[in-house]
Order: sequence, then structure tokens, then C-alpha cells
Amino acid sequence: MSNENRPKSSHWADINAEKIVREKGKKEHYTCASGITPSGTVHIGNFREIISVDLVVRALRDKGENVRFIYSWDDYDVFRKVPKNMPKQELLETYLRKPITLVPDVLGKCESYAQANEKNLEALLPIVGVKPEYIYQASKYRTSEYADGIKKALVNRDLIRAQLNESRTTDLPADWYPVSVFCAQCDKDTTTVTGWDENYGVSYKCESCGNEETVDLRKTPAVKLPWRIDWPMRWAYEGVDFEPAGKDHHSEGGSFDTARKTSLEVYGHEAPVTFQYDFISIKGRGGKISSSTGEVVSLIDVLEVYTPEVTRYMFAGTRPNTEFSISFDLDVLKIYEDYDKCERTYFDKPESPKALKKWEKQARIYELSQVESVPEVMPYQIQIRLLSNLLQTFSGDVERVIDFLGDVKPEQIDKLKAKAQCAWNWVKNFAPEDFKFSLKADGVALLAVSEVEGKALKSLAGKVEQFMDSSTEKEFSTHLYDVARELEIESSDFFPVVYKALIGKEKGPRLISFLYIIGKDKLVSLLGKY
RNA sequence: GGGCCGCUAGCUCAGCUGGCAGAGCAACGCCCUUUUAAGGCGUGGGUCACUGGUUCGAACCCAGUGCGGCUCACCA
Repeated sequence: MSNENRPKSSHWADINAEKIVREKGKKEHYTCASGITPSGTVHIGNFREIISVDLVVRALRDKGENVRFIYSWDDYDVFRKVPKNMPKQELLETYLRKPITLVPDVLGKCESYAQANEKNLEALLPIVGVKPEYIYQASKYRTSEYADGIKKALVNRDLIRAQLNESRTTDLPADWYPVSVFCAQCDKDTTTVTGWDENYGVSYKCESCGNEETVDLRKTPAVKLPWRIDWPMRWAYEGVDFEPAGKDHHSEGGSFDTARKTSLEVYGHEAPVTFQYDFISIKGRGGKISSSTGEVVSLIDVLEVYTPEVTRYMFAGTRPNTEFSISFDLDVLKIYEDYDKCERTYFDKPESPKALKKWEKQARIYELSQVESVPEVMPYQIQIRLLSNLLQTFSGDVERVIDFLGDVKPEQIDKLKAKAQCAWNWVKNFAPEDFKFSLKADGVALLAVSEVEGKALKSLAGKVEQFMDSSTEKEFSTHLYDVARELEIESSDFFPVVYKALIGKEKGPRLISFLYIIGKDKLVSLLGKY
């Protein structure tokens, strides 16, 4: 998108993009980084980091800048704890203290535990339009690509120790080395560095297996930097210009704080532009996400209920430093309504300058919510509530819903189907019981009704047959009330009977329009039998 | 103890590169002679936490106070 003729955007992604260019100066290309540890299922909270970077990357590209978007998998971290939701707990326990890249995938699909978690996410990200360049730390470290970075840390060990001590309660000992070592014999990090030759040689002793040796940083896979030093080393190595971080990193004395100093004073690289993003919470999944069960909500769970666009919308429309919930309860309906409204706004650009200002903000959020580019034709507008009811009436058959709607353009079909799939998933798995219904099948045993109730249903069937085709919903409603009046039943008694006959419940969707959705033939067959 | 964030209508929040204080829900009124947290029209509702400062002008910027939340100080 070219925004030459548009006023300066006030969207947070654009503001950060400008900040990057301002602080880093005009560059051939800008490097934006994101990264996490695949030491467990990557959850939706981690996703906020990735999507936040993606949004800023897009903002930079929309300004005409070249951007390298890298995503670092910290898969040379130590395996510290066996997640409770994993099978083969005893087997996994034997891999504690080893790097997660060497832990087997107990689900048996991938080469390693780390890779299983990585592939899960990598397969999903393109669905929401996120396409970074992946960097695997384990591979980088194990092929000694970072040898010089590690050496630099060793050379500056006193400086680094002082930097870290500034924010520590207990000082690091004088014989501390800024590296950690995975024993070449048993792979565990239960090692103590015993010496360094002022060059590439590091000596260590393993407390688990007793192994003692001196390794060459240029040849060994064993040595890595601890997090607070690893981070700034990689900023310098990749030339990172922008990287946000969670609030746990962004305190004074937190890792971003010390990494900033290390980056500048040891690696000669100005720390990236950054911001802090807040955590996100989950609403409406009952006890399912309690951390004690080890079950987490991840991107795939969100995509079950939210389309890729609406998923992006939740993040693009919320400032990063604001906490928000991803809901699986009735709020889902509201989120869709909000998105649809934003979408209609986008396709209805106002004339007056004042209205235009408000429009700009919504329009920008809409653009950033798209997986690729903004569609040429406005997607089919249908309230999610109505869509859910149609799906329930037609037992989840999207084709019949589209037939019923009648005016869906060919280019609108794909998105409508995706939305319908999400709506259907939501109804099946998360909608409150009151919301759910299914139309009775033909030939189901008749409901036990009183004589007058039976007459009423029969009479309704007659009215349907006689008037439905030729009446509007509003006109037909008088016939509905006639039925009750003619048989002297209170309408408040009559309606539940109709619902029972149709869906076996006392309540349901607004009756008049519901009857029209069901259609004459089906109604006659369901009601005429009484 | 340090840092960060929040405090705007009854509720949830938007508005924050300063320019007439907003939305949804709730409430109230009228309409559709009744319906999933239904629909339509309309109305009321505010010391923008507090104190001071900058400014022609502050919810917004600055300094401070109070209350609430998160986070760091072990590892990542």
C-alpha cells in the first residue's frame, strides 16, 4: 500500500516504524527480530510477540523500507522441567539438564522435542500471514558460528560481571565465566568452567559424569552463552534494529536492561528499538486452561474459533502494552461484530476531513488485520449470530447456508466459508447450551402434546402452507398470532410448543424469521403430523 | 525496595504526536400485540482518581500524591 496521500498514521505499528527509522537512521534494510524458547507448546501469549513484530514489519514495508524479519528459536536452552501434559514422563526425565534440541519428541513425529514445538508453530504462522526467516540457535551454536561472539564475552568477562552485578542481590564470584557448557560426553550442563586460555580454549569439569577436558570454541558444540549475554551477542551478530519483549524482560535490572549495556559496551552495537508488550489472558474455556493440567491455549485453538483476519484484528487493534483476553464465550460474537463494523467502515470512506480522521485509524487497523492484502470486494456481511443460527438450522452444511442467503458473490465465498467454519466450531464447542439447537429430523417420534396444542401446531402448518410463500415475514406474523387467538391459547403458551415441536426446546431463535429459515416444506412435514 | 502499566458514564472500555468527552452493554421512554444477552426509534447519564505546573486551549504534556495491577532483583 502506498500512503503518500494519506495523513500520518497514528497506529502504534506505524509510530514504531517511524521511531525505528528515526533512531537507527536511514538504512538499506532494517532487521526486526522476534524469538522464543520452544521448551513447551508455544502458546498464544508467545504469539503476541511474533504478531507484534509482524505488524511493525508491515508498517516499515508500507513506508517503503526493506525489512529482514528474523525469528530465533532458542532451542539450545536447557531442558529444565518435564511438562505435565507430556507422555513418557520417566523417559523425559532422563533428559533433564540437556539441551532441548537433544530431547526426543515423545510424540514420535519430529527429530526432537524442540523441533516438534517449532514445526507446530511454523505450520500455522503462514495462515495468519506471518512469514519470518527462521534461525535455529542450536544449529548456530553447535556449528560454532558464534565462536567469536563467545570469545568476546570471555575477553570482557570482568566488564560483563560488573554489568550484571549492578542488578543482582548477590554478586557473581570473581572466577565466574560468561559461558555455560554442555558436557561433550553426557550432554548435560552440570558443568563448571575451570579455565580459559585467553583465546579459544575453554576448560570445564562435568559434575554428572566426571568428564574433564579443554575444548576449542571454533570446533566444539558444547559452549553457549547464558541468556543475558546471548541476547545482546545476537543483536550484534544479526544487526537487530527492532525487537519487542514481554514485561518480564522490561524492568530495570531485567534482561533487556543489562543486555542493552552488554550490547553497547561489549559488542559495540546500539540496542534495538523496543517496546514492552503485556500478557494476554483467556476467557471462557472453563477449567480447561488451568496451568496445573499443563494444557495451554495456543494459536491453533484460537484459529478454531477466530478467522485469521479476526485473530490479527485482536492484536492489531489493541495497543501492545495493554493486557486483554482472548474469549471463547459469548464475547466471541462481539469481537466478530466489531471486526465486521471495522470492515464496513473501511469500505465506506467518508468525505468530510473530520470524519476522515476517525476513518483513518479504523482503516489502518483493517489493513493490518488482513492476511495478505485488502480484498477488492467487501466480504459478505452477515451477523455471526445469524450465521450461527443458519448453520444450526442446516446442521452445519455451509453450502445450504450459502444457497439460502442467495446473494453471495463468487469472490466472497471463500471468506464466508472460513467464517462459517469458525462459527460452527464455536457453536459446537463453546456456545452456551441456551444458544444451541438442532432441528428435528423428519420421522422423529411425535411430541406428546395436549389436544389443543396439537391443533395449534396443525393449524400453524396450514397457515404456513397457505400463506408463507406469498407473505413477508411481517405479514406472516399476523397469521402466527391468529393461530393462538383462534384456539384461545395465550401466545406465551403457544410459542414454547412450537419450539418444542421444531427443536425440542422451549426457546429458540426469534420465531418468525426462524420459520422462514426453516422453510415451508420442512415446516409442513414437522408440524403437519400433529 | 526498583521499574512498568492502569485509574474516563452504573459496567467494559475507546479517545493519548493538545483543539466541542465517545462507543457497546445496562437504565429510562415509545414502537414492533412474545422469545437465545431479540429488533427499531428516542432520552438521561461525567469533578476524565487527586494536587499543582506548561499552554490561547490539557483526559492527553510535565512534577508530585493516592489507589489497583503486573514485573525485576535465581534461570530463561
